[in-house]
Amino acid sequence: MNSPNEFERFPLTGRFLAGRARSEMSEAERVRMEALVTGTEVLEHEHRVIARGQRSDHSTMLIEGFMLRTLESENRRHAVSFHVPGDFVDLHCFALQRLDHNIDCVGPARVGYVPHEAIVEVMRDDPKLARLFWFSTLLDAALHREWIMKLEQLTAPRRIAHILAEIWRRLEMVGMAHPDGFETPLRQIDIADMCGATAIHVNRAVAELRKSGIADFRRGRVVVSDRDRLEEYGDFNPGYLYAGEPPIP
Amino acid sequence: MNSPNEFERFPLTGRFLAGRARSEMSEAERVRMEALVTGTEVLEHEHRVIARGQRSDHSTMLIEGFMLRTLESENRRHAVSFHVPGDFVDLHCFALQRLDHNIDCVGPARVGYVPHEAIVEVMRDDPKLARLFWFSTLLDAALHREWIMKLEQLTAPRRIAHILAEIWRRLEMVGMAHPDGFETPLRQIDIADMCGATAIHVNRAVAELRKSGIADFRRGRVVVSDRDRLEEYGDFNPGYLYAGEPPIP
DNA sequence: CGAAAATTTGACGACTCTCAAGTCGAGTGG
DNA sequence: CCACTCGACTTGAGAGTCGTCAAATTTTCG
Repeated sequence: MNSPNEFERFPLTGRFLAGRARSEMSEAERVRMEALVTGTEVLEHEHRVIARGQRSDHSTMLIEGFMLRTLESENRRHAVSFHVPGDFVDLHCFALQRLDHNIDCVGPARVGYVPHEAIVEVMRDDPKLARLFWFSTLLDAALHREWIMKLEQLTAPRRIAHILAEIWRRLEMVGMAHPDGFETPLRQIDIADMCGATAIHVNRAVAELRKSGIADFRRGRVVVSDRDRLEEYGDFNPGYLYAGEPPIP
Repeated sequence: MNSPNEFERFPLTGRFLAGRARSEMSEAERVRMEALVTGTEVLEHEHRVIARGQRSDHSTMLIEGFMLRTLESENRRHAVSFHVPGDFVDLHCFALQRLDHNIDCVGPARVGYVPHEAIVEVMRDDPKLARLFWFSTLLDAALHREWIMKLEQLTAPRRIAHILAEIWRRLEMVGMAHPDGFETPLRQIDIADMCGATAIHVNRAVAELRKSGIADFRRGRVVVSDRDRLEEYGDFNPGYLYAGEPPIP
């Protein structure tokens, strides 16, 4: 996280890249970034921000709330990643034109809209900021890669531990975590969609995490008494989050 | 694929985005792109093009051969994606600075190097080409997403069918497929690393595909008699490859 | 030809799925 | 205030996929 009042000074985009490359943004760039948002809106639970195949003339900054990036197969929904405040959730759609996935709210969310014309202008006359935008979309790819590895390697309870550890860290980067856990509107079903297991199996896994004292997940609130233990159990190595400046390994 | 002699006219970068957004590149942009490559090199089997955590002042265009994008966990190697000629394999490293993954050759490969200074120049004075570069990196993210879904949904033999179907299509886009299959240096162990299964289980799965007549995979050569059947068995829906212009759904 | 690498086979156990119930909790209407 | 309802969560039993260990066989290449 940058200066503690960063979010007061930039209430719309102050969390963008916080704890990551935000420190590379000049004051002028932060001001410009904040001005890119032409309007905000509050969306309700399960609102679909953008749907697969759709074209759009704007991208969406997540200001408050949680979102899932989803794909749909014949039988079920797959959440391929999740988003926390400060994420420029569908910036992809600027470069990709049509999206291959959906962005769905989990719980109510507040968003800001950035017209693509404004992004074109940034690309034309601020290559440095353009590069940061590019960076922020590649972050998603890095998260996907780590998740592919974890899917291949971890059992369901460990996958869940990994997910909780990641959410916690990411919320922390944008100043929204508690010392002993975090708040989230995610239900067990959402966790199931995220870790590719059935809700039934996730329930057993969550129960196991609770019983073994690793994490107490319940709707609205996650409480963890021993963070190291959670991260170790989920084999969580935060390098892939590109937090701060230290090198990755 | 674009015009059949595209690769003769641009022997270094003629396959870049072939079958996808290459048609949006003007003649001048194709010429400029070709000139970005300052040198080429032939790399041997298992050569590591770039390693996790490394910084680099150039990016690599894969001209001929196959590569895997890998992550390493305690026990094993995970291949999170693979690359075919025409892929700008570590362009990520331009925007990301330090990479979260490795790029490894499978079989010998010929590559071209593009200095990052040259990419900075492109970003400064050709926003359209810059956007195509951005697009090409987001393609990887889209492929990762599809793969996350397939990992969660398919059994090992079906995963393999999906992988074969994808490789085939991608080789076809760059004009390197046969009517009845394709050639590849991939071994069963590589397939295992790609689909997150053990080599032993992959072996049984490959045997099943062979026995059921869906695909005959052997080192160096994959032969498929009924492509529709392969793609249906692997639940392969090519929308995520962003081929051609038709909308995604 | 011989060694190393790649592929193949068999048996057993762990993880996760499916189907089928059953419980808990918040909000609603009487 | 209580009964009702709907969604979320929980529990149990049986079956399939896949991992592990241990070996044999085939292919590749010096």
